[in-house]
Amino acid sequence: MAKAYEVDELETRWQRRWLEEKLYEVENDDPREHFYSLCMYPYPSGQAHMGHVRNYTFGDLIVRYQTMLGKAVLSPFGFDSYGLPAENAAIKTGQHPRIFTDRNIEELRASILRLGYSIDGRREVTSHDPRYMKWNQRFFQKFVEAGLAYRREAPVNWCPGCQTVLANEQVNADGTCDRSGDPVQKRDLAQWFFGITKYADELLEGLDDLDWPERVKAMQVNWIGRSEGAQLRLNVVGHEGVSIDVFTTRPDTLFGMTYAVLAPEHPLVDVVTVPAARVAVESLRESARASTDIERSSSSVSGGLQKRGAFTGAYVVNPINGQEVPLYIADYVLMSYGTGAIMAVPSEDDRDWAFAEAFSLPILRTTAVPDGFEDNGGKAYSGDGVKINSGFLDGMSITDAKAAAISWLVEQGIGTSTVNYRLRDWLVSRQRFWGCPIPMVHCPTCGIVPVPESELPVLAPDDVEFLPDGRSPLATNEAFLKTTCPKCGGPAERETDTMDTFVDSSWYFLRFTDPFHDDVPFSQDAVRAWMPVDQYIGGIEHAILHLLYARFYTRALIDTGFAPADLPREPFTKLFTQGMIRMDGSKMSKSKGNLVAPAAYYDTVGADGLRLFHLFVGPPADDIDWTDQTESVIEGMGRFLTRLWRLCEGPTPTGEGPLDRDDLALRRRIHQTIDAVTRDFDRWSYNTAVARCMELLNELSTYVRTPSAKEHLATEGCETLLKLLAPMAPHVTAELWDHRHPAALLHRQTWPVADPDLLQAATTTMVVQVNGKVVDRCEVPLDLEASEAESIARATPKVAAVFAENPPSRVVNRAPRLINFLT
RNA sequence: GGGGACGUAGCCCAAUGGCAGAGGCAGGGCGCUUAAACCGCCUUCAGUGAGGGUUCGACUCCCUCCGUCCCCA
Repeated sequence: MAKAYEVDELETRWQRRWLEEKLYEVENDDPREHFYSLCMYPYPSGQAHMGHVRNYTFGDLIVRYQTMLGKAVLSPFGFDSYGLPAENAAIKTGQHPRIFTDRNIEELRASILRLGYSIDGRREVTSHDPRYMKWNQRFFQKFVEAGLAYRREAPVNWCPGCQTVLANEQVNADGTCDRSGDPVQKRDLAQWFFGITKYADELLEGLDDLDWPERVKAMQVNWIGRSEGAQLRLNVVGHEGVSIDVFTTRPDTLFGMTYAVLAPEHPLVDVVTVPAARVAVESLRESARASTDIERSSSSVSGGLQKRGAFTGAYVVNPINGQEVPLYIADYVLMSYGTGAIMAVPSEDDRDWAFAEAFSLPILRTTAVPDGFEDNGGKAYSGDGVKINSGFLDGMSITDAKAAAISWLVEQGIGTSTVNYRLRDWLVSRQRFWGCPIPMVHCPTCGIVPVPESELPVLAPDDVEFLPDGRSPLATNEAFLKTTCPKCGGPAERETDTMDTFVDSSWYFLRFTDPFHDDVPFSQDAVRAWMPVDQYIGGIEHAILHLLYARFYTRALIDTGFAPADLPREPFTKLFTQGMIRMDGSKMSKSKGNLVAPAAYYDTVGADGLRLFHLFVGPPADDIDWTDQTESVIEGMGRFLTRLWRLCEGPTPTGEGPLDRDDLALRRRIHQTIDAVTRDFDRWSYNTAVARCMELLNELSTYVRTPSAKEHLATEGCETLLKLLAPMAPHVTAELWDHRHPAALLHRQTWPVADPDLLQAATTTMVVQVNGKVVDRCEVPLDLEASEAESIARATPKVAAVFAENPPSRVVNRAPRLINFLT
């Protein structure tokens, strides 16, 4: 069949119209109930890809649906426009990254609008906009003042390919760079950190009240990694006054400590190592330095554990029994976790056990193992059990023994009850050009001094050269580098590091509420009017970092006075993470080169067809596979839209008179569909919502062909269907509505409400079972009494036959749905 | 190694303790057509990964195993 309409023309025409009508521009003082819907702002990568389509399809549906429910909906959009791809492109082409970035923004904005995404374009925020950077920099300075940002020397992940420091999360599990794939090295550099760990407990507790996917919460809990235990001091034999602090989650196992271990980087290594051990210790330090944390903490023992530890020649005293035990260094102990030193209890820890075996160290169980544990090859045992070999702890449970051990340590003054976190402070320094400059000055006299507020934002110079060695041009640009100290006026140098791009995305949602002012980052009224975000939508890949950082930033901005003190401290009330699009088993992405361009569909099924596909293909949270069959499914969406067009534009039935039985059935169907689609929308079940609309379309199509079909009922059906589909396939429904009501935009209509009286038929089908097997069905009234239901069921021939002689032993009566007779 | 999610027709998926099938894709038949495409109508196709438990009743809740994917090591 020929196309019913010119898809591309129709869609672009409506997109212009919505812009002209300012349909989705919203004022902060709008009297309607407020709703803040937000899709994670994207990195501007040029043309939109299917991942964008999927994300914005859900986002746009919510914006239009909530608007039709009568709310003032804030739907802003922007670009996370700092980042490595632009800088890499600059190195390749010699062009300034801004040119590349601005072009990509234009492309992406245009292709997002082509999807029909409804946004308030006046509120656009881009990370590299000086108006935005200014506040990024001001916040940084305020964080320094408040002790939330600080600079220290730290061993950092260094990617030789990118010539920059990486955050832990940018290092893959195999120790390679997330971006370039190069093996990551360790280096000591002075770096800026944000004190996110100060909020560790609050960030953990805040998760409880959030309407977020459980798995995302679980990931954050995991990431924060709170563990309770004890910190205690181990005195080094022969070194008066020298002691080693260790953290343990198992103070109850202290009697089982048969050796202790320092991380190779531990500052006390040099102090305690005896001359004879020095060579072995140094060589281990070298090899530990060359490996990643992941390799080091991995339980796999490639290369042999003997090569991964060395005896220092020193001994420490086990405080609980006075025993002297050897002190080792080993690469499996990390300086970055706990205190960088452990009490080793091989009987209750797998890695300690393996190490003890490798070095022939004694092993003493302090927890009784279950029967047969050792016969089945069991080694270290970390399960529950009764304490043994543990002096005053003997006979206690692990929980009691932990408490008792801690009390003892506290009494003796050698230990404390402590909480340890896996979460580290956030390393924000990046040795990159294309990021927000850190607004500080290094003065030989005054130290580190903030750039005066009146001089913000500090902008990177434009006349820079990008060299293929990957180094940031900021560090070598004399004009940028040389400055005067704001405090003493003497010669000084600018900080040349830029901020991690996660900083940019940590507060953009606040700026969206009020990007109109330059004297404040956002007005207090504006954030009060819109925050927190009612619905946040994005990819699962941001489950940990972005969301954790944004939660931290919201708190930090409240606590530094930028945001009102009474603002809710959690920025995102509801979170939805949509599934990935996979092709041939791997994620569809630019780097994999398996992108499918949405533009290919604009002449055939259109943005509407593509959007319906994404809604219909399966539950929004699930990953989807782009396969050979996908094209057919998308074509099916086009067929659906064509049928909708034919229904609405086709001949109108002319039947008159009172509604007959079939009419009433259809009417009920219409209202059932309203009810079902509404409930589906509210539970993110868009695939079933589309199916419901297909069903209604099928029934209406049949109905209008029957000779007695009533005009007004057909109209009610069609117009209801158009409203229900308006958030899902906005263009074609807008056009069809416009043909019927030229003066009124479909998307300004109110969402239909189901008439409760019409939802249910007067009768229902009652299932009659014998021993759980269906034997009969009968049509019964909805308000059927239980006793009556049983008599009806007993009267059915099959039941009557079965129970002619022996009555049932039990009757399960769920009138009017079901009766189950048990023999 | 630890944590989590998922497993239903050839395929994508519905069924929120009560008749396993709503919808779509693919396949088949018929109609329309000079013919095909398009379109319309009809239709084939599973007993829910395996095993056990709870229940009058389990795709649904619990346990074990298998498989796939994700997060953390």
